[in-house]
Amino acid sequence: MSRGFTKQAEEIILGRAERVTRGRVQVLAMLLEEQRAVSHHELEQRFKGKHRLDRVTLYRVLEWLNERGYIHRVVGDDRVWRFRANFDLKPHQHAHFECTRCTRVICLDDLKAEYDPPLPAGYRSQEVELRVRGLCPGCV
Amino acid sequence: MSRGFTKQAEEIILGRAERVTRGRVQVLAMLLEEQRAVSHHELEQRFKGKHRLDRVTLYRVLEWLNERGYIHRVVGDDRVWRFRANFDLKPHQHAHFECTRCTRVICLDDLKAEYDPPLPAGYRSQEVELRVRGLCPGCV
DNA sequence: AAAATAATGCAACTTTGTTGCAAATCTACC
DNA sequence: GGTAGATTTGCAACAAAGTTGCATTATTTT
Repeated sequence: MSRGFTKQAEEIILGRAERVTRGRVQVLAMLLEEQRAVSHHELEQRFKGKHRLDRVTLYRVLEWLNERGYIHRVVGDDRVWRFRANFDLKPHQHAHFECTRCTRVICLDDLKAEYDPPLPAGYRSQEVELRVRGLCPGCV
Repeated sequence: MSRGFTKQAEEIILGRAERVTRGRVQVLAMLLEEQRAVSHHELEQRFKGKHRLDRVTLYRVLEWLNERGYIHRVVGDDRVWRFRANFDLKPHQHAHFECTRCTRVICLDDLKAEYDPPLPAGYRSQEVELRVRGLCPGCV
């Protein structure tokens, strides 16, 4: 992981005067570096060697980052949460693509705000997500 | 559960000359009766008393019904599958509403075919789902 | 009605995520 | 820079949802 992302992550957290810890910085840096939604399991792998981080702590770091809007999470058809850095801090309105073969999830940011659906009476919308499932370029 | 749905379920399965079993008929009948997406857990409850059905069998029945397109499934933010009868047999293009308070899921059928998103090059769409999260009338 | 085929029930297991609590770490303050 | 106080971490144990293997039972075919 490049030093640049680590520094950026550190600054992001410091910017809100919140507690900076190795775990938070490294996880956020990893997610900033990746441009896609990454699962807990994948992140866990990277904390195996030198920079060990407990899996429970990893869950808690991800939860913490999510609550504060630094990242967001999507659940895929394999019932696994995937996390991705928020590059802008606008409210959630996402489009995701999920590959039905390799289960990879990518975020289609450009589709974000295009849908404003009419709901039945009495329902209140808080968040809209468009999920497109299909084959990614590597799996077609 | 009314006899009408049982009969309808039976006919649907027989119509494709597939094996008719008590579990399949009853589960499909339940889902035909409900107009919403129901979790495995909820269905399991109803098989507690007289008409007992093993939870593993229930999983397998749901899988079977799903594979054949009699029902479809959605995963909610609680990472739980919910199942719903398919009233038409067109390919999947759904809109779902998920209540962030009571986790209930309803299907917004009328929004079905309204979205045909442009994907990045190389991606192939198989299925589109629009998920709206918010509060249902009972939770507003 | 019997044989062949498929579904069911049970026990054990896996995966993903949570909770409680003592020990370690971080920040603010002197 | 060192210390007090509050947070975070690691560990162990737990929980929920779903899966697998296999012997038994039910459905369909002949």
